[in-house]
Amino acid sequence: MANCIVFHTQIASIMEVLANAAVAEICKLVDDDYAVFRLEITQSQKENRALRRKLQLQELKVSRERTEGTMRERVLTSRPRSVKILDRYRGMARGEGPLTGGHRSFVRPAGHNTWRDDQPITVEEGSGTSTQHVIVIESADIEAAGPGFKQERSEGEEDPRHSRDIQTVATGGAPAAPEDPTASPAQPRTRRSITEVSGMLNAVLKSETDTKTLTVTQRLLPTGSDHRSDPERLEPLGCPPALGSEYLLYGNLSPRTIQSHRDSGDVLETGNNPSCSYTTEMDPDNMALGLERQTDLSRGDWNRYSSSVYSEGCLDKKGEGLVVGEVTVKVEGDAPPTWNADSHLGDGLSQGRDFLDYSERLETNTNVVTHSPLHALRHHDPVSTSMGPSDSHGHVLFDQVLNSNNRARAQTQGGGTTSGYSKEKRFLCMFCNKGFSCSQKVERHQRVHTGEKPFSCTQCDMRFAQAGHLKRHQRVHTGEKPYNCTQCDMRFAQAGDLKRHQRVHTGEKPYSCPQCEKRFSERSYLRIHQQKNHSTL
DNA sequence: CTGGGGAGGGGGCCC
DNA sequence: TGGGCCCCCTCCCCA
Repeated sequence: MANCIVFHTQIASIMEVLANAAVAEICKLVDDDYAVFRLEITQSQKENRALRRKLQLQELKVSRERTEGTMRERVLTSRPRSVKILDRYRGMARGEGPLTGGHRSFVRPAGHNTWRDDQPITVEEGSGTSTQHVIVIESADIEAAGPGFKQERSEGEEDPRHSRDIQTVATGGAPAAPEDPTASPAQPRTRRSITEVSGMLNAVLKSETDTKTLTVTQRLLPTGSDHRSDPERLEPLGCPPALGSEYLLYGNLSPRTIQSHRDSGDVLETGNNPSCSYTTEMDPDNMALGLERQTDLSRGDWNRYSSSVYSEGCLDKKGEGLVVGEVTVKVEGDAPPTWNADSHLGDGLSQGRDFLDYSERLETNTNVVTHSPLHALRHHDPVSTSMGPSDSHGHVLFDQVLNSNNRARAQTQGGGTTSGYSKEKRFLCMFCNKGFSCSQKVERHQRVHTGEKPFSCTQCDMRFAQAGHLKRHQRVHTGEKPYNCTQCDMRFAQAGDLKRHQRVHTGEKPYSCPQCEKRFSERSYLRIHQQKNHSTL
């Protein structure tokens, strides 16, 4: 018995020794591999840094060469230094409109003659040439960008800060160097712009940021996955294309109250381009204002990028703004590159235009510029949306404009208020950051920004963003009026019409004027009444 | 001012 | 979860 115990003890000791030896061996192997791995990583990082420096040097060299060449041709006034971030607003490339498949180009926005050479930056891919608008952000002289400044220029006024010149921002404050847009393909152009931003701001952009930025800007170029750019793969009329993940999926976001404007249709609805087999309607002018077609970033690539941005960023719970440490470009005294001065597309502002204009103003005033329009929006809860005194000027301005038409409706519908977000809305519009409960909803919503109208009426030229709207519209042709009044013979094609009509019978006037207590059966009457008699709204 | 026509945006429900 | 559909609310326009 004693021998047995001794034997077991010895066995246990041997096992322990063996186990310890094994552990030590494993640790040694791990340490060795780890050291090797670290060494490889270090070497790779060194190589990356060297390549990055080399790239920057080459780009600066090219930039200087162009500067020398073009400086002679230009009279340089006190033009402010400009910073262009070409990939700030990626394309809303859903509706290619006149854009033929497979082509992507960078051009100055139509009508913006201040883009020095009046020549589009064209990147021809394939057999054709198409246009693609570039939205850029310019940094004005600090002295020109006073606090809370607001640029409202008259039509036709030529503000150099709004010129679409691509200018090199020399680190030493040298005059901006115009760049020949025609001489530079889109990708290096964009990349250089970012690099220049980095150069000017020095430490604002870390090297990692540059890398990330370069990666993103490269995605501006079309990819093979862009099925919408391929006419061969276009969906038939009336059938929406399979949509990619053109929205942001972000969990646990506080509700957004940012609404988009109505009436995009009038502006976005352009002349029908018979060459466009896809039924998207895009207004080229409008595209220039905010619906540029830097396609790929509007798709999964962009979403991935944005997701990464979000993952790296920090959402201020107070809604003060999204802090994206490594990707945020801080531009002091940035002039608002609004397009108001030289673009008038009618009475109504398009959604994209509104968004662009005021989001950029917002960025200007908050001195935060990032590469995503999402960052241009202040992330704030619905309560803070009501333009509280703590809001920054830009914040207020942006809210005033972006929500002006929709705030009331959003509140009544619960679309932009707390009550409307009882359900988790993880799917974010990548243009306005509004949250939706499912991807279909956000895809449908994003057509507001893109102008995409995939549903085409076979009997007229009308196009619609929603299938239900097309179906409803077709009653115009069929004469179907399924909603009939029970108190008279009136019939209506829309349920809302019947409901509105029934107030004739009921005498209901739910809308009362707060000034004179006069009551109206429709809200629009009240609004007109207030406009005429009380000078409100 | 009233009433109707038609469209845009979005929520909810069902499969 | 995606897709489709229906419905609601709202708006603009016009007679």
